[in-house]
Amino acid sequence: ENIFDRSRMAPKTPIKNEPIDLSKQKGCTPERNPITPVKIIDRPQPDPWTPTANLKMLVSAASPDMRDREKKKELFRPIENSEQSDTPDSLQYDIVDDTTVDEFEKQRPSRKQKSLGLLCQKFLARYPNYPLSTEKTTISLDEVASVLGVERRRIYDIVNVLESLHLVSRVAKNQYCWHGRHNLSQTLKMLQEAGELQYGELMTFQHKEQDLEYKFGERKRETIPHSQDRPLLDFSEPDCSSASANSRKDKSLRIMSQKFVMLFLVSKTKIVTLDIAAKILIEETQDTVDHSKFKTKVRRLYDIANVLTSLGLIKKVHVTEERGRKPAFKWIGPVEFSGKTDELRGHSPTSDSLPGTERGACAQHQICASGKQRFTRHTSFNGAQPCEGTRTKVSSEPNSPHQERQDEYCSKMINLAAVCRQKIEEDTRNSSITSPFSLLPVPGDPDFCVNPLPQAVFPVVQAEVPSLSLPIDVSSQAPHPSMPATSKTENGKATLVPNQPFLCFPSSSLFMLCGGLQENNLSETLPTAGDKGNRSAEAQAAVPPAVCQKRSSHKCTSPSSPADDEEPAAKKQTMEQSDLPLSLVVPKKPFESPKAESTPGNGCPSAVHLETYRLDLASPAAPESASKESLDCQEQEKRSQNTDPDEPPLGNEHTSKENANQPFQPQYLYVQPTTGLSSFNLLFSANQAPGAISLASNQLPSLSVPCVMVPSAALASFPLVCSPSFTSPLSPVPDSSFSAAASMNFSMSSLASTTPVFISTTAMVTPSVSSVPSVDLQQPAHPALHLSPVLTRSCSAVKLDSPVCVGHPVTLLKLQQPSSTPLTPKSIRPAHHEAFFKTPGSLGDPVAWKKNEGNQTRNASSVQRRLEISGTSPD
DNA sequence: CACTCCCGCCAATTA
DNA sequence: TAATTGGCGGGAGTG
Repeated sequence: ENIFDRSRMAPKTPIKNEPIDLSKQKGCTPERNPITPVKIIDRPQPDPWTPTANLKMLVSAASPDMRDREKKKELFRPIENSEQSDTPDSLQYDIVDDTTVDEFEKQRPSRKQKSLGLLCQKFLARYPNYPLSTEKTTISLDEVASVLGVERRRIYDIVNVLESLHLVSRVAKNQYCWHGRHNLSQTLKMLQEAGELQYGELMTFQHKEQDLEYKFGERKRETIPHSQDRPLLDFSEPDCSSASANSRKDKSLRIMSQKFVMLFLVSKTKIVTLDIAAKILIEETQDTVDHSKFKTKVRRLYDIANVLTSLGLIKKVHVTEERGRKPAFKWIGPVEFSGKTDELRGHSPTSDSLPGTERGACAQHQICASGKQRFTRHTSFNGAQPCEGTRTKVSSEPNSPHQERQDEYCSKMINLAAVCRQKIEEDTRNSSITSPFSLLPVPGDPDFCVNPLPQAVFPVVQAEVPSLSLPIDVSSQAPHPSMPATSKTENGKATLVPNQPFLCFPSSSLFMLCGGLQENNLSETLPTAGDKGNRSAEAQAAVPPAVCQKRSSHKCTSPSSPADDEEPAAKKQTMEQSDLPLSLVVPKKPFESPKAESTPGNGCPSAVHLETYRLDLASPAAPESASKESLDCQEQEKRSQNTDPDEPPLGNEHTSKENANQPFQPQYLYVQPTTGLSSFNLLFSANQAPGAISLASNQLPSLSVPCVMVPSAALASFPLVCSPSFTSPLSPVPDSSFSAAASMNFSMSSLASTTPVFISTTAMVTPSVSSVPSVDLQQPAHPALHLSPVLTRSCSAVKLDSPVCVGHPVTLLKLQQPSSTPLTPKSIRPAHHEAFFKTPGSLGDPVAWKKNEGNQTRNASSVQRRLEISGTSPD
C-alpha cells in the first residue's frame, strides 16, 4: 500500500534537489537550463531522469527503511528525505548506496542543503537573467516545486521576494511570469527613491545605529501617517490593499522585501543589520515591539535575505558593536541608479550594472498577458499615488505594462544622461575651466549644466549593447544657440527627393538621424528629452547604459544601429533625466571625445556639450562606414560650419577635426508622425541610395526613397539626432525595429498626405551658440504640436551640429513621450529632473533648468518648423 | 547559547 | 467548498 501511495504521491513529492536539477533540465524550464552544477553523480540509475523517474527509483530503493523513518512525517517528506539521501549526497555525501539507517541519516541532507538560498539559486538557475523580450516565460509553481523537490510553500517564499523586485509577476493562479532582471535596476531605483522618502533621513545617520533606531522609531511615527500609503509607493498596491485590508498584505513578504531593499539603497554604508531592519519593518506597532514579533520579523528577514543573497544583491556580513557582533547584510548589488529621479514613475536610470547581462536581451519585458489579475498583489511602484482610499486597483492601473516599459526606457535614458553628465563634469573639472566650450554663450540655462552624479556608477555597457545605435539626441544640447541656425533650416530647404511625391517637409517633423555605426565606441543614447539631452550630448560619448542601448537599438530601429558595442565605461556621463525619451539614432563614437567633455564647469554651456557631442559622433565613425560620400559630407559640413557665423569657433574646430577623422554613419531622417501617421515614424536615409537600406527598399518598394517605418512607440523613447550625411548602409541592427516596421502595413497614400518628410543629406544648422535661438525657441508655442499630438507633448528641439557631419548643426527634437502611451502630465513633466541631477555645485539652478525645459519644449516645436534642411539630398 | 531558518500548521484568499 | 497563498512561530541545526 505504502508503495502505491507513494507512487502516487511521487509526482507531488518533491524530488530531491539534486535529482531535481537533472530533471529540471528536461523539465520545465523553458529557457536555458540551469547552469547549475547539478551533480549528476548520484544516481545509480543511468536512466533518463525525470523527476518522476527519480521518485520511483527512490521509492523502490528506499522502500522499507525509508518508510519507516519517514512515516512519522508525512509521506512526502519522508520520501524526500530518503531521496535526498540519494541526491543530496551527491553533494555532500557521495552516493551512498546503502540504505542503512545511519547512512540514511547522514545522507539526509544537511540543513544547508535545504536552505532557501540554495533553493532559490536552483530556481533562478532555471531562468535566464535577461530573457529575450520575445519569449515569455511562465513559471508553474507546482512544476517548479516538484522539480526542485520542495514543497510549494517554499516556492512561495522565493517567488514573493522575486515578485517584489519585479523579477516575476503573477499571472494567474499557479502561474508566474518570469521577467528576469531587465527591470531590476529600475525597480531598485524606484525603491531607492521611495526609500529616501521614507527612510532617507534616518539612514543618513546610519553609522550610529542606535541613534538610528531611535530615530526610526520616531520617524516611523511621523511618517507613518502620511506614509502609510506612501511608504510604499513602490508597493503601492500593496499599500493600498494593506490600507484597506490590512490583514495579510501588509505584512506580506513582498512588502517586507521591498522595504528591506529600500533600507539598503538608502543606507550610505549599504549595510543593514537585521535587528534594525526588523525594527524598522515592524513599523506599525513599533512601540510595542514585542519580542515575539521581533523574532518573527527576523525570521522573515532571513528568508528574504536568503533570496536576495541568491540574487547577488546582498551578502552576509557581521557588524560588531559594543554589544557584540550582529548579523547584518551588505548590499552588493547595483547602486548607481542615478538617482534620484523624481519622477515617480519612472524613469530610472538604470544602468544595468550587471555584468552578466545578456546582450540579446532587450530591455523590454514581457508583459504578462493576464495583466494583473490580482490587483492587490501586484507590487507596483506606481508611485506616489496615494492609495489610501482607493485601493489597489486604482493604483494598479497606471502601471500598464506599457508604461512600465516606457518608463524603463526613459529611465535608462536618464541613466545615460546622468552618466554623461557626470562624465562631463569630471571632464570639466579636469579641463581648465575655460574650456573652449565655456566660450560659448550659455543660454543661461542651467539646464545645460551638467551635473555629475555622485554615485553613478555606470558599468560600462559591455557587451550588452551590442549593436545599437545610440540615440544621439542628447547631443542635441546645442540647441539654443543654434536657434538661428535652426531657423535657417526651417526654411526649408529640405530638399526632397524630387521624385518623391509625398515628401514634404513641413514643419513639423523631420529629423535626421544619424546612424551610428558600428563603432562600438560609443554609442549612446540620449536619454531623455532632447534638451537635456543636449547637455548630455557628450554623454553620448559616454557609454550609455547597456540597457538603454539595447533597447534603443532594438526598438528603435535605427538602421544605423551600429553594431555593437561596448562602450567605454569611462565615457558614460549622465544625462538628464528627463522624462522624455527620445531619440533615436545613433552614432557611435569613439571615445575620444573626452575633450568634448570638458565643459566649462558648472557653467553649463550647452553649446559645449553640443560640440562635444559632435566630436564624439564624428570620431566614432566607423571607418568602414565612412564612405566617400560621407567624407564629402563631412567636409561640406565643416565648411558650412566654419562659415557659419553663428557657430562658435571652438565647437567648430573640434567638430571639424573630429569629423575629418571620422567616417560617417548612415544617417536617417526621422519624421515625426503627424496626424496622419501618428503611429508611424519614418526614417529615411539621408544619403543613401534607395536601395541602401535593406529594409526600406524592401518594405516600401513603391517609394524610391529608402525609408523605414517604425512604430512610433518604438521611437518615442528616443531622442532624435540628425546627422547630415551618411553613407554606410549598414544597418545591422535594425532588425527588430525594422521587422516591426515591415509588419506594419502602410500605404503610401496615407503617408503622403500627412507626413512631412524630410530628407536631406545634411541638415545644416549652424551650431552657433547664439542666444538668439533660444529666444526663438521660446517664442513659438508649439506649432508643431497640433500636428502630432503625441509628439507634441514634449518636444524640444535642440540643435546639434551633426555629429557625423562635421560641422552641421542638427536640430533635435526630443519627444518626451512615446506616442503610444498617453502620458500623464506628470510623467511628462521634466521639472523634477533637476533634482536628480543637480549636484550641488555643478548644476545651475534647478529652477532655471526646469524653465529651460519648458522653453525648449516650446522651442522644439518652433524649431521643427524652422528646421531647415540644408543639405541636398543626393537622391 | 545565539544564529539561522526549515517546516509545516492553519488562516486568509481565491477559484 | 476546495485549492491556493502565505503568515507565523516552534524548534532543530550550526557554530
